[in-house]
Amino acid sequence: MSKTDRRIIRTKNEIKQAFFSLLSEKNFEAITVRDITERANINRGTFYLHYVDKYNLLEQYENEIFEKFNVILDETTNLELDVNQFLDERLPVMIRILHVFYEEADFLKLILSPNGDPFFHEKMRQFFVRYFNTFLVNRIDKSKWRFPIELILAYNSNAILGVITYWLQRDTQQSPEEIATMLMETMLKGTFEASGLRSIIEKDSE
Amino acid sequence: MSKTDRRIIRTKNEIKQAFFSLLSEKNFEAITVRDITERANINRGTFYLHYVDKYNLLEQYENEIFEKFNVILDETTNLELDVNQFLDERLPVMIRILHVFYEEADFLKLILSPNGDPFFHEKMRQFFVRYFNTFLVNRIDKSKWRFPIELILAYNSNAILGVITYWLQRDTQQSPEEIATMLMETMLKGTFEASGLRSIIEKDSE
DNA sequence: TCAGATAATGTACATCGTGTTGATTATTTC
DNA sequence: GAAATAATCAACACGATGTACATTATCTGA
Repeated sequence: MSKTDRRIIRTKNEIKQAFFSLLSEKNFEAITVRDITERANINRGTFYLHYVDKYNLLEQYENEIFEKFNVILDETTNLELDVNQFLDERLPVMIRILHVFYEEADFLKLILSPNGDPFFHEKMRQFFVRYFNTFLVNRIDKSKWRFPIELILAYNSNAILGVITYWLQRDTQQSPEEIATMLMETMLKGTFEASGLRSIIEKDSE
Repeated sequence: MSKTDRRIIRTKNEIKQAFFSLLSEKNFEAITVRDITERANINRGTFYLHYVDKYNLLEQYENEIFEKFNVILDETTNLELDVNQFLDERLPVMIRILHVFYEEADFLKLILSPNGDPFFHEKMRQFFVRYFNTFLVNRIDKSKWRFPIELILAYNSNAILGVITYWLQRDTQQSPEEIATMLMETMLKGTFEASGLRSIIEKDSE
């Protein structure tokens, strides 16, 4: 019904530009509302007409993006597929997830860096824990795992998010599909076999 | 020659106690010098006699601990051992590293959490990249890897640091040896084989 | 034990960012 | 073109910072 006032759209855009530009230069915590409004060429008071504080500003972008990830999990969680076909079943989901990272790379690159928000990083990691739970943990007998399942989840969720973060920092030199394949194979087969170096560790592995 | 004045030792101890206690309650960035000195029951001015600011305080603890890790790498880097015996060669090093985490758990638990210092986290991750480089990358022909080596390093360094961070958050319920074994095996063989679940993915893996 | 050294305190100050206010101006919508 | 409302401007109280200086308390070493 009511269209948003053009002035609001313009102001919010200026703020966004300024905020992102500052985030690429320094720590989120080191950025002040003053910094943002000066760079955006708006009055400081105007900022407070739209956001409670800088944390609220950050939160709005984060929620916006996090929604996209949750949609993917919700849509793919209850598919009853063959338990044995991990690659066939889960690779497409991973690819969809990586496409979101790719689309939102500008923001995610900044916010997942050390200059960004550690809590968003943690939230993202928890997302991958959920990802594993839906297709792995809930389907396999707990007693079958040799190591505590929490450690296995920590291992894999951090590995995945770490590769993605690195990929973003290097401005997505590979395609989402390449990254997804690398992730799934390394996860399933381990660093060496996935890289075709199995023979090197033969002596250790039997 | 000159012994440190007892007053200095006492004051620095009070500051340390207060600082750690605050870190377990809130974000490092949210902690003020006021907070610290009030909890430590010292004059605010006294703080500035010993530290430039709160960042300098943090830095001193970080460097102190980081030194311990570097010593391990320096001592174990140039050992010329059988390239094929990865487990036998590297497991003991990993165990030594994990013992440092274990000894310094109080601090590292806090500083590696989302409330802590993302830059220390990154520095720690780079340490594991170095760890891999010394015993893996430099010895194996680059062309043999199926995936970009940087991605493989990102994968493994984040996985390891992630497990350790989780382990610390849960107050080191396992021994350093158990964690080291879990890490090395998962790394070499992948999540499934390391956990004795190889059969589950047979259909995918050949 | 005592004198000299120095660490810690207390007080004050200028600076900066925050978040809020009320009055005024500029722009948009219908 | 009138009413609505977004943006501006100036001012304010508050709290944290980092520094300075005079004073007090404590430690060290002979």
